[in-house]
Amino acid sequence: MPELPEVETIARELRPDLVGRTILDVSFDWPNQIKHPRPADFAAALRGREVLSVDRRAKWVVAALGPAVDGGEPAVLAIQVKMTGQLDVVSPDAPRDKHIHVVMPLDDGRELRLRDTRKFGRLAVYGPAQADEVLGGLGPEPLSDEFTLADFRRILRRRKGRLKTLLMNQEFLAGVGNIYADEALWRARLHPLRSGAGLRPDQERLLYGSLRDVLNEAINRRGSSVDSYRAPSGAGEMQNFLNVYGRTGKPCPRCGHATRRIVIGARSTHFCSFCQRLPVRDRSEAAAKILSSIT
DNA sequence: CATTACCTGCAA
DNA sequence: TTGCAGGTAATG
Repeated sequence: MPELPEVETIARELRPDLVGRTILDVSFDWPNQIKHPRPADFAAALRGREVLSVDRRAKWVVAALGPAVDGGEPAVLAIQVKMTGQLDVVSPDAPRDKHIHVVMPLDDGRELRLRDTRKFGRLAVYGPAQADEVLGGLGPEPLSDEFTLADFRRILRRRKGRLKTLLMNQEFLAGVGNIYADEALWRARLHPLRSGAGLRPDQERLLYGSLRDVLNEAINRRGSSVDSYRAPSGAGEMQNFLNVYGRTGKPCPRCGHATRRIVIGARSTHFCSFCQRLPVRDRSEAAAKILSSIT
């Protein structure tokens, strides 16, 4: 699932159900999903800790936890839902299916569940210093007040490489994935194969604004339920307002020309064949790429 | 840089 | 049966 708006929605909706609760225990049936500490030590790292806050960093749900019952330092529970993970707080009596892989009973009689068809989701419990280390390597949060146009220009000009690849690079910018990279580029009328370093100042400003606008709009609509993504409260609405993603062959809402799909960095990429034209000097480089991908 | 691995399900 | 899926990590 989940890019920034989807994970933000999950964190917001889990917050009232988790903050103030104590995690009594944890069970899991797919040890590969436990990233840290070792699966055998995972339950002990979590047991008896109170949830102090629930937030999002990049595409992680991050819960600050109080000290364990026997004292010691606080901890951080970090959950990455990746493609198909769904988090929910429910009664133990709620129906279960074979895709529920992690269950954490809480002190109010309910339980936090991770349902994850493809088992790509990951959970980790870190000490405070270790959490800073892991999450600190990620790029800036595009929606934070501290992330200014000047900051965006600075990081953009430092990088070579295609805009699409750059926007999805989590060390460049945190939280943007395949859907919102395509949508932001469409709004900014920029071809995904263009180099980030070659933009005019007005194009840089437009892309900065487009990114923040599309991410904010998607949060307001509680994310895009294109496939299996569900917030705790159910499907989002943003899938109904996407302009290019998943619309291959359909007319561009802005100009009516066909939406195209190409592959960049092994990810499908959607753009308008007319409003997102490449500047002439970039075309020969991109031509082979476009011709080699069907449609 | 590109490819493969991690997993399952679904639609063409 | 093949190809594809919102994400990363680990390989050539």
